Order: sequence, then structure tokens, then C-alpha cells
Amino acid sequence: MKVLIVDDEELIRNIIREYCQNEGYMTDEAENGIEAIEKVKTSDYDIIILDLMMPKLDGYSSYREIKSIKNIPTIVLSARSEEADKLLGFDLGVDDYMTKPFSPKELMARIKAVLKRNKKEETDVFSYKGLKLDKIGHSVTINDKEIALTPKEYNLLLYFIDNKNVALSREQLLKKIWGFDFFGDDRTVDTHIKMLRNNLGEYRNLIKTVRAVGYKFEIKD
Amino acid sequence: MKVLIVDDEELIRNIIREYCQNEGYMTDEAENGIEAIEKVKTSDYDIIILDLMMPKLDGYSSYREIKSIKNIPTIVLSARSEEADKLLGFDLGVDDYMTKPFSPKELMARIKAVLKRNKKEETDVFSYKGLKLDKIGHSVTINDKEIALTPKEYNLLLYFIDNKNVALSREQLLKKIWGFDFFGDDRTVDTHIKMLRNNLGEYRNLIKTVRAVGYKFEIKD
DNA sequence: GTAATTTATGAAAGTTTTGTGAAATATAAG
DNA sequence: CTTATATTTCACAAAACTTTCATAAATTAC
Repeated sequence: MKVLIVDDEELIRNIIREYCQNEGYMTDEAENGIEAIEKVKTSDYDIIILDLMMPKLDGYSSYREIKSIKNIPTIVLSARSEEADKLLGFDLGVDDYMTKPFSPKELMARIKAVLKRNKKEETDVFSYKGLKLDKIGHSVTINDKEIALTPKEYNLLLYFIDNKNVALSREQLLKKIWGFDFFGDDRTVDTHIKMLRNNLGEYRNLIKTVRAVGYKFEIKD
Repeated sequence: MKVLIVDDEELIRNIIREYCQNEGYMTDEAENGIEAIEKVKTSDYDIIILDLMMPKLDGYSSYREIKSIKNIPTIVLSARSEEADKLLGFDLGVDDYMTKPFSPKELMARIKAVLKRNKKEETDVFSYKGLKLDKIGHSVTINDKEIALTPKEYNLLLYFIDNKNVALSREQLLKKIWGFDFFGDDRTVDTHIKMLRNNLGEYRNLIKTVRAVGYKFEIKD
């Protein structure tokens, strides 16, 4: 779990960082909106704690910008308890809203709650850059365009995703995807790999060949 | 949208009711946990606003009981701002937590946010372009012209609509629409799909076949 | 550098799954 | 009881998918 803490006050950042690290989360920090946007572009976060009142670029503008880059759950902090802000915040799709001064313990509880809510989605849909696999809808999209996979190709990709970065032998793949009662040729796997690669287009090289062993779905986190 | 307001103070209930009705929500009220549980058993609600401090049966016990009956999104209200309560609340899976005195506007914003997260097509009339299904009137229209569906076809479509973008297996469909006691052929589903598609005319391709699995009602949001 | 081994690929043959029309059966309405 | 309507089964056609296989390309071993 990686948390991005965005606040211009160092004191606040320190407190949040402390509590987060206590919880076992990784943390990263930004002092203002511009910096936050940069960080989001280059790293992956599971949640963002975003202060509204910041120099350079205010919270809501930052929020909108970040949303357009990556859809990361966000909890907004605000010094002003103006209701208008809260309403606007929720309207924009903020996941939770707290006013300063806040209780760090409550913040942690809300972080956990937000992560819990979003966890289900994450397990139901695999996503890596423009490649998405929706387990519920049984569909795969590349840059939001659905690609047509045959059942075997889909199952193959699904198994790869559930076993990313693991070298899988042809026997293993046959046993798991074709079933223990398949008595055909090993090389059948090769053909399906070929077709899956073709369908994956720009992502074809996520499937690495492991010579003398089999194949591997490689994702560098 | 139907909201169940559970609080022992009439004044509070009145305020929340006012705001909810302003928002166009239906409301129902309970004075204590016991009453709330009864109401949940007999009616369907989209969200529950639950006070913690109540006579007869306290909020958390009520919450647990209600959860075990139906899984309804819940926002907890509390007079005490004890942190322990909040932590416990989120641990139990409460959707949001507010302390009294609260701002009614913020409560409404949080209600909306919770409902948005739990967005179920709980509307009485489904509508997508020229295709409409009226759950109350049990009718389906295409471009305002009613189409005649048989009961099975209607139930099939209704189930698809309530499970849009979900790949459904024939077994699942048989179990849910035909009932667990149907022992006929899988392929019966195919025939009904065929007839439903024919009746859907220009919307026939909303029903996608998911090879080796079953069917899917696909609506691109 | 050459031979041996392993993987990639294209095309054809074979298999499975789904679409469909029609008949048989069941259910509801008059 | 008769008729109309709805549901189920089934067989065959059509479409989609899988497997095999021969050959090319790549990699490793000697």
C-alpha cells in the first residue's frame, strides 16, 4: 500500500506519515498541487490524502488534474469547514472528506474504509497501463477498446495475470487451463500463446518466453 | 430511493426527513433498534441513517442484526465523538460515520456519495436510448412503442438489466430465472435468448454471447 | 561456424459451441 | 373442453474455436 500525502504544512505531513507508517503503508509526500501531479505521473499510489488549501495550485484543481491522469481514491482535507466545499468535493467524486483539525486515528479509519471499498474493484479488474481484464464481464480492453479473445486465450491471460512474474511450464498451463484430462500435444500451448500475443498488440511482450521451461507474464511494479 | 431514518429524537428525525424529501427521497422512520429491524424485514431501503445512542437496542447491535438480514448501505450518527466508536464502526463495515451535531447539508452530501458508490439500478424504470423497461408497469417499450414479451423473456431481460456488464452462465440464469428446481436442458436458455433478441429488434445486440460461458447484457456507460 | 534444440508461425483439418426453425409439450384463458 | 399462448426439446446449420502439423526462425551447444 502506498499513500501520497499532499499538504503544504510539514507538521501535518509528518503526523500523517507517522500514522501511515505505523499501519505499514509506504508513504510519499508533495508540498503542493504541481508536485503532486508530477508524483502521480511517475509513481503508483493506492490512495491520496489531499489538502485543499495549498499554494501554487489549489486542491480541487489538483484533484481534477490527477483524476484525469489516474483514477486514485482520494480523501480531501480542508481547514475551512465550508459546506459548499464538501458538497463540491463529493460531487467531484472525492471518496471522503475531513475538516481540520482532524483526528489522525479517524483519518486512518477512513483511509482503511476507502481502501476496503476499492479493494473489491481492484480484484475484479486487473489493470496495467492501457490493458484491462474485467473478470466479472469476462472482457479484455486495450486503451478502452475491447479486444476479442477466444475462451482459451482469455483463460490463459487470466491465469497469467493471477501468476504474474512466475515462469510457467507448458505442462502446468495444460493442467490448469486445459484440465488434467487433456492428452494432446505440448506445443498446442505455443499456438495459443502466439494468438494471445497477437491479440495483445502493443502489450504482446508482457508474455516472455522462458526457454526450455515455458512462458512468463512479466509486470515490473 | 428510500431512506430509513433511525433515531430516538423526533427533532432529529424531522430535520433529516425534511432534507431527504427535499432531495426527492422517500423516507421511513424508526425510534429504536427493535423497530428498525422490523422495518428492514418488511420493507426495502436503499440506505439507513442510524443513530448509535438509542434506547432498547443500541446502534451497533442493531447494525449487526440488520446487516445479517439485508446488506443495506448505512451511515452512522453519534452524539459522542469517541474515536473508539468510529474505528469500530468502520471495522464493522459502516459506509460512513458522522458525529452530532452534524450539518444536514453534509449529511445529504454523504448520503449521495454513499448511494453513488453503491449505485444499483434500483430505479423503477430502466432506460437506455430508446429502450425502456418499466418495472412497475411490467412493460417494455422501444421508441415508445410497447413490445410484447412473454413472462420468461421479460424476466430474462429484467435480470440482465439488474446485472448489466456481467457475464452470466446458463446455469446461473436457469437458477435465478427458472428456479433451482428446473432440471431441463441448458440450451433452453439459448432459445429464450433467441426470442428475446428478436423482440429487442435494433437493440438485439445489447445481449452479447460470451463463448464457453453464457451471455452478457452490455451497456457502455 | 555448424549442428542440435527449441520456439514462432501459418494454414488446414477437426472439434465444440451457438443460432435457429420447427415440432412436441405444457400452461393458461375463455 | 377447446383454443391460444408459452415453454421446452431437438436436430441441423452456421459460426467460432482448437489442435495438429510442417516449416521457418531463433537460440544454444559443441
